Amino acid sequence: MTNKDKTFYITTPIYYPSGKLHIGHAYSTVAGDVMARYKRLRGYDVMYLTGTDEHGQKIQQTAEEQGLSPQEYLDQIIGSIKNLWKQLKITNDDFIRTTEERHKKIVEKIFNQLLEQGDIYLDEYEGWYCISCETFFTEWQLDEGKCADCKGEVEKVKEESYFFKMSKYADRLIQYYKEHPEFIQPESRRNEMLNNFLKPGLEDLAVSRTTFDWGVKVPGNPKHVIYVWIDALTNYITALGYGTDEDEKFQKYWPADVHLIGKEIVRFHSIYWPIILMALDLPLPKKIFAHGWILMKDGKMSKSKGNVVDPVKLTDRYGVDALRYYLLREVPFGSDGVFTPEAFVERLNYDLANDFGNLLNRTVAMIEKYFDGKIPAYQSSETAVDESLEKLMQDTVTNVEQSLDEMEFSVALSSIWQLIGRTNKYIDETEPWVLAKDPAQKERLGNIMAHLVESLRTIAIVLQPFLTEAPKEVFKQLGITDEQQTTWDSVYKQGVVQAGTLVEKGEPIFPRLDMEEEVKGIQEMMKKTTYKQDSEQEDAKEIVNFDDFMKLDLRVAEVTKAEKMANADKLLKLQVDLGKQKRQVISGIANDYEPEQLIGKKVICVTNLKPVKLRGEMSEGMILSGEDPESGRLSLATVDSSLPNGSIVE
RNA sequence: CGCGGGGUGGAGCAGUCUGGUAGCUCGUCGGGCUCAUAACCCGGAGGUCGUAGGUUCAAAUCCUUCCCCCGCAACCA
Repeated sequence: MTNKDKTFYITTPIYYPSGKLHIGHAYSTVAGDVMARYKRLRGYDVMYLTGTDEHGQKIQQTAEEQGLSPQEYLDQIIGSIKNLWKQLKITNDDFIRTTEERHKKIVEKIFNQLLEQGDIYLDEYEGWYCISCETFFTEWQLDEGKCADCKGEVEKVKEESYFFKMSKYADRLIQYYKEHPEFIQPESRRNEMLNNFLKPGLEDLAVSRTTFDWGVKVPGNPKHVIYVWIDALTNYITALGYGTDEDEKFQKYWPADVHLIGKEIVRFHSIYWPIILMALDLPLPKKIFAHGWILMKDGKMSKSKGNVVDPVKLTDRYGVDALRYYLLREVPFGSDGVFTPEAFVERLNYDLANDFGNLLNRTVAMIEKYFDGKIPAYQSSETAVDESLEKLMQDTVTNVEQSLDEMEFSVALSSIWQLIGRTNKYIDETEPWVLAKDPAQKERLGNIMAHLVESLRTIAIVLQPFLTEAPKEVFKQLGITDEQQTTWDSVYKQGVVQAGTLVEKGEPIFPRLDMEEEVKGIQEMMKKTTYKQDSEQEDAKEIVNFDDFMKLDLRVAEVTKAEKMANADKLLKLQVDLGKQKRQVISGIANDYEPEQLIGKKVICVTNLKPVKLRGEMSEGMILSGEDPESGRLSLATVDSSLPNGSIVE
C-alpha cells in the first residue's frame, strides 16, 4: 500500500496574532490536522504546515499599546498559539513565522525577482481623495469629476507604491479555472471570484506600503515595506525552502495538495496567490478549499457580544476529542455553522458518551462476565445478522475513505456513527444475555463477542484521524497491543484479534455530563472571556483632563424633523432645535429608531464638532447614544426633566 | 436593480449539481431489553419541502415571479 512517491502537502492559513485565537482558528487547524493524519494513515508522506503572519500595522499598534516592541509582543503570543495547537494535538510538521529569517530572506528575493522581470513596478498611487468621505477613488470611479458618494470636491493625491501587474496574468488565470474545475471549492466560491473580480478585470495590486514599517523592507528602497500579499502568501513555499540551496522539501512537496482557508480570504488565495506563482513560473496548488465560519447564535463572534469561545478553556474541561469531534461533526465543511453550548453538550452526551463510549463499555463488560475477559474466537457469516454487520463494517471504511478524500468530515463521521448504531442494535438482536443462560450456546455467544470486538476495532481505526485519545483507549480496553491490528490497512481484514486476548475494563471513555450544569458553565466561560478583554481595552482609553473635556460644547437639543436617508441603511437626517439656532445632524441610529418616534425628543448634541458630509448631506453635530454590548442596540441619551432647548450640558 | 448564503414535520440539519417511494439528530407518544454510562433497541404521531406560475409521464430537485431571514459591502461624527 505504501508508496514512496505518495506525498501530501496541506496548509492552513497563517494566522494574524493581533489577539488571542478563537474557536474559528481552531476549526481550520483541526480540519487540516484530520486530513494530515488521515493521509499519513493511508501511507502518504505528509507535510502539514501552519504558522503566523506577523507583520503589519495592527501588530505594531497592539504591541505599542502594551508597551512592547513588536518582536517582544509576538514572541509571547506565539507561545500561546503553539500551546493551543499542542493542546489540540495538532500534528503540524512545521510552523512558519513570517518574521523568521528563512522567510524574510526569500520574500526579498522573490520581490526582487518580480521587480527585475518587470512584474512589479514602482509608480505613484495616483488617485482622488474626498476629504469628507475619507475615501480614495481612481479616475474612473469618480462621478463627473466629483466624489461618487457625496458629489463633493475631491483632491488629487499621490503616494508612491510598488504595483504588481495582475492584469497581465488575468487571462491565464481564467483559463486555469476553466481547465481545473476542482481548483476552488466549494464551487460557489469559484463563481464568486469569476463574476466579481476576474470578469470585470483585475487592477494592478499595490504590494508595498509606506505608512508603517513593521515588515520586510523593499530591497534597496527601505521606505517601503512589502505588503501582506507577497509577504504572507509566500509562506507556503518559503517554509519548504524554496529559493534556497536546501530546497529538497520544495522539490518533494510542491505544489500543495490543499490550501485550507476560511471563506474570508478566498480572493487572496484564488487570485493573487496563483498569479504570484505564475509570475514565478511555479505550478499552482491543486486545490483551495474554503470552509465556512463557526458563528454564534447571535451572529459573528465578537468580544462585545460576550460570545467568544475560547478553545483552550473548552478543551481543558471537556478534552481534545470532544472539541475536535464537535467542530467537524456539527457542520458540513464549507457551510457556516453555529456553536451553541446546548449542541456541544448534546453531541458529547448522545454521540460520544451514549452511543460510542457505552458501546465499548457494555462490550468489555460482557466479555468479562461471560468469558473471564478473554476475547473468544471469530467466525465470519455465521448468521444473517453477523453478515449484515460485517458488511456494514466494510462499507463504513469505504464511505469514510470517500468522504475524507472529498473533505466531507461531517459525512465521514455520520457514517462512522451509523456503524456504531448498527453495532448497538446488533447486541439487541442477538441478545447475548439470553444465550449466556444456555451453556450449549457458548460458542455462538463467543462469536457475537468477537464481532463486537471487531466492530469496535474498525470504529477506532477509522476514528483515528478525528479523535486522538479515544481510539487508543478502545485498543487498550480491548487488550489490542499489536500495532499491526490498529493500522488502516488492517481494517480490511476481519477477525484479526487473536482469541484469548485479555480485555481490560476501564473508566467510561466519555462520561455523561449534566446538561444544565455544563451549559451554564460554558456560558459563564464565554462571558468571562469577554469581561477580561473588555476591561483591558476600555480601561485603556486615555484619561483626559478637565480642560479637554470642557472643549466639548454639549447642548440640549429638540428633534423637530426626522427622515430616513435614501441611500443609507443606518442613517437618519435630523433637524434639531438648539434654542438660538437650528441645525441638521446626520445620525446612524436608523436601525433602532423610527423617524416619527424621534420628533419632539430632547437629546444631547455635540455642537462644536467639525461639520462633515455624510452620504451627501451635511452633518453639523452629533447626537449622543449608548450601545447595548449584547445586542448592539442603540439608546439615545436624553435629559431627565424638561430643559429649554440649547441648555448647556456638563 | 452592489455581492453572496438560506427558507424541508416542534428545534437543528441532509437531500437540490446527476428529477422518480421526503431522510438524519433531538424532542414527543407508546413498547422492548437488562450486558451497559438513568444507557441501548423497536414502533407511532407529526411535513402544502417559503410563494405563484412553467417544463415534464413525474419537481424539494430544472426554469421564471414574488415574499421573508442572514452575512458581506456601504454607512455609524
